Amino acid sequence: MPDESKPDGRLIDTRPSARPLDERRLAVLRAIVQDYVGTEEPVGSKALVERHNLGVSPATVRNDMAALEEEGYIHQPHTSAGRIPTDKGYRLFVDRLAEVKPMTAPERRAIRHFLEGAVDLDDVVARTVRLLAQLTRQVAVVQYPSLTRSTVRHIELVSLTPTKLMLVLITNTGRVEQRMVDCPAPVGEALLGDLRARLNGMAGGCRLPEVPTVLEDLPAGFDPADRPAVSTVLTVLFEALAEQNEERIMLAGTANLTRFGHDFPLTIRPVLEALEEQVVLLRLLGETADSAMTVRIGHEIAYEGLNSTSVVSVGYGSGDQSVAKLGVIGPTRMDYPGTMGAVRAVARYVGQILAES
Amino acid sequence: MPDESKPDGRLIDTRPSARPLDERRLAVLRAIVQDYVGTEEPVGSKALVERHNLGVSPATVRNDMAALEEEGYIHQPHTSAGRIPTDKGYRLFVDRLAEVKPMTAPERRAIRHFLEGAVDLDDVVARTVRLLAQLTRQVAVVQYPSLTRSTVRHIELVSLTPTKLMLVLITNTGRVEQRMVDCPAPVGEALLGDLRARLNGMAGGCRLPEVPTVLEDLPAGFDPADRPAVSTVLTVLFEALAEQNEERIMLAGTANLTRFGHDFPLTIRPVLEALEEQVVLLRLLGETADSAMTVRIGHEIAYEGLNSTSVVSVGYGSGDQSVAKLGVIGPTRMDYPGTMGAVRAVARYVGQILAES
DNA sequence: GACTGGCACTCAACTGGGCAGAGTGCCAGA
DNA sequence: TCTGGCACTCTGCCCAGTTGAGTGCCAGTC
Repeated sequence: MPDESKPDGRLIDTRPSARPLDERRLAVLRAIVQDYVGTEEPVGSKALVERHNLGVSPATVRNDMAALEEEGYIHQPHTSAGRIPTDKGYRLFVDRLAEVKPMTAPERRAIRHFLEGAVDLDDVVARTVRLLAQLTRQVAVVQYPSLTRSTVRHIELVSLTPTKLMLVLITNTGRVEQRMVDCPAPVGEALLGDLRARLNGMAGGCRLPEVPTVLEDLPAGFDPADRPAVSTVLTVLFEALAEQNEERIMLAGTANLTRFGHDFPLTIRPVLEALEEQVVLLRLLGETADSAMTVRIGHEIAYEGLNSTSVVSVGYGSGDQSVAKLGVIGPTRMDYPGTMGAVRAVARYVGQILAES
Repeated sequence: MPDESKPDGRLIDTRPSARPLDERRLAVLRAIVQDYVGTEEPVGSKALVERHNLGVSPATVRNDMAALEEEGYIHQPHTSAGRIPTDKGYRLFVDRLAEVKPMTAPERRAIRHFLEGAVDLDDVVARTVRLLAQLTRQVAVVQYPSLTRSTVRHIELVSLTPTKLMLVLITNTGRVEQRMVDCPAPVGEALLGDLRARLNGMAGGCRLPEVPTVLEDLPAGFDPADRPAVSTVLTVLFEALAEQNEERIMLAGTANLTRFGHDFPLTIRPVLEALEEQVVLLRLLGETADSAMTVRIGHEIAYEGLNSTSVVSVGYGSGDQSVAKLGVIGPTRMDYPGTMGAVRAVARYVGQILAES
């Protein structure tokens, strides 16, 4: 019927979806995201026009909103409510509409100062994670500098009983791994000293993943009677190197989960459960690109319990190499520019601190 | 007026509060605690009589309740509501009305089996804390075996640079502490070996707190030129021994906080905050009596954020000595007998596992 | 063709009254 | 000392009516 009323009978497709997203629509989306993050409430056309000078009337904004909704960037909880960004909307916001908000100079000084007070590796990690939680007011996760990228600083062998040794591996990042070794035959002090010296001579300074290759032929250099013991020690050492699971992480800011939303126990429970699963968190951080900052939003996260959260993560490292990851977990409705700024800044300064020590 | 009606005119004080708590009143309190823990709702006189055969009518129970309320063991959220136990009521319940509920044989087997799968100390602690959280469905806390009660198994010195050493302390509980030592003068391999041998000879097997006394005179036995370096090493070693703060704890079951109550964010927030403060948790466990089980209820807990929770804790250890504490934190409205049973059982089996390894 | 003002419509959220039910305290009587 | 009965108090729930924010659509203007 409306079609008939057109004099020329031509069907004019005025559905907004038929047009590409133009500048103003993006501006509307940006404004929606900003307002929603601030107020936590669905944002309507009128309020939007009042708070941002978009230069158009609410009615126009409404048309734009209808278009954005059709494209799946925003959605309405119910008719006659304002709009809420979807995961897709946040994605567009992060990719094209937002800029990482740099920390102010005083903030940067404070970060640096706080991290410089650390006395050892544990303390660095502990301070980092607390700082990040405090800056972003969200849940922070920091992975301990991984063994993979580290180098061997020292390998120590300690005889506990004649057939029982303790193997201690010290890396350049200050991390210490210890393992018990049950030898098939008693190991004398002479052999122990010899083995210790050769291990350090050959593997000292090596990247951890290269160590097995470097030490492969070590048993051949020993008296045949001693070889079983040497092999056992090597086996344990290689195990320790390979054991990626041992990667530890530290958490802080779980109390910030209480700021999550209204529908409480339902949202928070799966998140708390996820946070207890080191495996989940490690995988989460593991998916982070090495150098660039990674933002995963809502359903982009593989783990179901975190589908109503977003994760901002980035690698950090001493020097130019990234040795581990850190990040924050918060509601999808988070301040992305600010969070990204804080994450980036903290990662940078931790890297510096590690490089110095 | 009622007084006048008595023929002899004697004033008979019939206020319930004037009488000591007799058997039935205690039974009523016990029933109230049990019902409230089960239902989470104020319990009334009628329901109480129906569910427990107290052998009296609701009206009688009401009188008893009035007495209990006057004594401060229970209270009413509002007129015309049932009663809720107070902290004082729970205290009486725990002290006089409840018995620790022992684990069943299959449960004990399962606990033992689960803990036996652990591969090292970290794993023992991790398994313990998870197990405890799962059994009690509350937040579990386990303190790492403390240095204080442990003995020295081995002290290792590693030369990193001529003036930089790494000191590694290994205890009989399998714990490893490392410290960097900056020496005032270069330390040769000969001195290092000598020092290492003497340290182990003199301190090996000692209780950690006794080590400073034992090693006090060590520098005197060395060449005067070497004494500064030896002293430095000792200083660092003693620091490491003294550093109680370094006591670590492990947490699990925070997701169980979601089962806390109705008035959510308000209750849970301070608890989450407290759980992040290792200091608070350590002090909490520190107040536990060494061997006996300790139950602290609501306001008995010094830390304000935990005033709506109860803490059940106990020491555990290898052999007969307690080396650390463990416990659970839950709402004051918890199943005390069951929780205490689980805590006791887990502590016992961890002790056994540690003694064996 | 793009924007705007106006209009009818929808729906969540709030309000107030009325009702049911659980629970109490008190009292007189067994 | 206990019990049954009674009047009373509250909370929780349901229901209907109202408000207000927000929408979609349309006709008109630049």
